[in-house]
Amino acid sequence: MALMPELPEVETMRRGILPIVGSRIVDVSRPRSSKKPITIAPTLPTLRRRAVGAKIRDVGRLGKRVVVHLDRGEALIFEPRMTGLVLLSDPPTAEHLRLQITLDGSQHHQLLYWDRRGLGSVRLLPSENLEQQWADRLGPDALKITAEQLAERLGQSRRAIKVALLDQRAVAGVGNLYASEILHLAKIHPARPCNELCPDEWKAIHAAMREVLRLAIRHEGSTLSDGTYRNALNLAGGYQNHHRVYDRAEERCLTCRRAEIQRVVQAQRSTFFCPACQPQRR
DNA sequence: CATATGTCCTGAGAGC
DNA sequence: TGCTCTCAGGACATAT
Repeated sequence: MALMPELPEVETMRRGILPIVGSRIVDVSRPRSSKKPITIAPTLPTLRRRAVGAKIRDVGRLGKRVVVHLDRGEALIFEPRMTGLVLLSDPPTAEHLRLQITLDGSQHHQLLYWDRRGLGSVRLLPSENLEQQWADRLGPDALKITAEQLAERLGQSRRAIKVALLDQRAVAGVGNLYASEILHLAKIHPARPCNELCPDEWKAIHAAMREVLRLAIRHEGSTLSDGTYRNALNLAGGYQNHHRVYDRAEERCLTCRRAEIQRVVQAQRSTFFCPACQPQRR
């Protein structure tokens, strides 16, 4: 089971690298260990020219991206996609280390981007109105959106609620793992069409979304069986021990203790749910 | 316009 | 044992 950094994992990365705020970038390099380079935009020499000497002003998050704001009006955007990690300590392996940012003036000497599968990217973009730059691709953050906004943005859709929750233009931050967990807590069947959900059900989904994400952040995200996801100090998260449906197919439901968790495929992604807790019809 | 599908990538695990 | 094949799902491009 692969890692998939979603909002809680990316938020954990963000919090983990906060100690670098105030330090200065003295070098940016691409280690030789990475064979096929990830996307670095603009090019590495340009990035080095613009970033070296800059001071780190703040660390934010934009959906599933970590944003490192520099004091020169630009920001480094780390997008981990499937297997990317933003680290202060040594990476899981020397192989797949994609970018090394050397720092001065911090107890940590480096900020690293490691990515086993290399689907992620690092970009340098203007710090100003970053949200607007992503406005056509990112909806409100999952922890900031209101229940009314959520219902408004998805209420007319004919898509299954599980599929719709993965649409970053609707709400930013939810991915495949947490979508299943959220709908289980909300007691909503994942195949229910959005346009057949009533206001109370949207409220339940919204409340469950906040609860699951908040708890997952408290446990520093989910490290699945392949062990890929780590926090900024290369330590595993703990929320996988609290999953109630994800990757638990054929196990007895921990909530009702009667039915077996089922796995189905929606939009080429696995969905896990309890047929007793999450009935098809209400 | 809304929604669906194809694509990239690596390594774990299945099956023979 | 060692090979080949499938699958995991982020975001975006392209197709319907």
